[in-house]
Amino acid sequence: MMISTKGRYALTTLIDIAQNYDGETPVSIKEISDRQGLSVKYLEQIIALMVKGGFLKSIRGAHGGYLFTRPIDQIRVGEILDAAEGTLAPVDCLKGGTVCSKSASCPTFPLYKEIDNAIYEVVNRYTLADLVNETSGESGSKKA
Amino acid sequence: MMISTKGRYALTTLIDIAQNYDGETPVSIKEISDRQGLSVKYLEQIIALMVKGGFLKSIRGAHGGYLFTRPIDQIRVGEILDAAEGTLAPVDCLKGGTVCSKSASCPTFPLYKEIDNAIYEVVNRYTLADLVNETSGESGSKKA
DNA sequence: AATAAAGTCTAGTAATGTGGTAGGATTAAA
DNA sequence: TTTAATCCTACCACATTACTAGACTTTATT
Repeated sequence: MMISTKGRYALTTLIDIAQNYDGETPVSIKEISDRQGLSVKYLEQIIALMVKGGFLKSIRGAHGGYLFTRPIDQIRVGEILDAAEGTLAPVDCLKGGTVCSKSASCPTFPLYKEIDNAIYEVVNRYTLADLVNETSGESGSKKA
Repeated sequence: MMISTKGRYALTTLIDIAQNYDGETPVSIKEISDRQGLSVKYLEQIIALMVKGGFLKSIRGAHGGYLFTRPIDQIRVGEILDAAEGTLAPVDCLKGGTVCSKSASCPTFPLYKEIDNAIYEVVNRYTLADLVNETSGESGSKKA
């Protein structure tokens, strides 16, 4: 499985926040937990990754919660998944930096590279806004 | 990691057999193990999956080994990886049969489906013959 | 000032999956 | 009958995943 609960919950969580967002009032973990049926404690960790990824900022203290740092049509799904999962690379030899030393003569390397490209082409074509609209019944925003 | 050693070794192994194949003499696990530096015992398990997948047939006993059941340009990489890994599906909800009950209203389902499609588009475009040619120095056979 | 509602940080842990190893049984050639 | 090979299945160490837990900090409200 390439996309673990971390990545899936991250998307679910950001979509949930977006759907319950007025631009001013922070959305709390408790709310998200109640609506999505996910544990508060695990959500804390997922959301921490989203803050670190630069999509959310936190308001601490009573009536605190999370706000988006930028419009949701400027957050690409690929960025979210990378922040949650580390990478979506289908094989280790594609993980940035430490490329396998034999990749130049590896008969399968071009294949893996193409799979990787294909995955990122999809996830970078979608924005968070596209996913939120999907729920609302629209379906015309799949194509770039 | 979506493609584990099982899938990677499966490809490596079939490529190795193809490169040392005369169409009649069975290629043994011992040979492959020596050339590729993989353990005989682990290779046994990988190759068993390839036999089950219908790409190889075995000749038992002394001087035994494995033969292809059909021309290597008729074996698609996607079939090999499916046989080795079970599935390349990026999320559980896409695994055949048991589709998640909420998929109809799931805002992320279309995204996952598209990722899945993109992956299979790539792996089904390549055949084993393409990968073997890749090694030999050719590079014109990437496109379908 | 006290309280309560929130986020922050770090440690621990059960379950699962990965990547093997091991041993013995079976088959067939020499 | 010996030997070279596949076949079958059990086992195991390690890493990762998917959480749980608890103590601490911050801030609004009273």
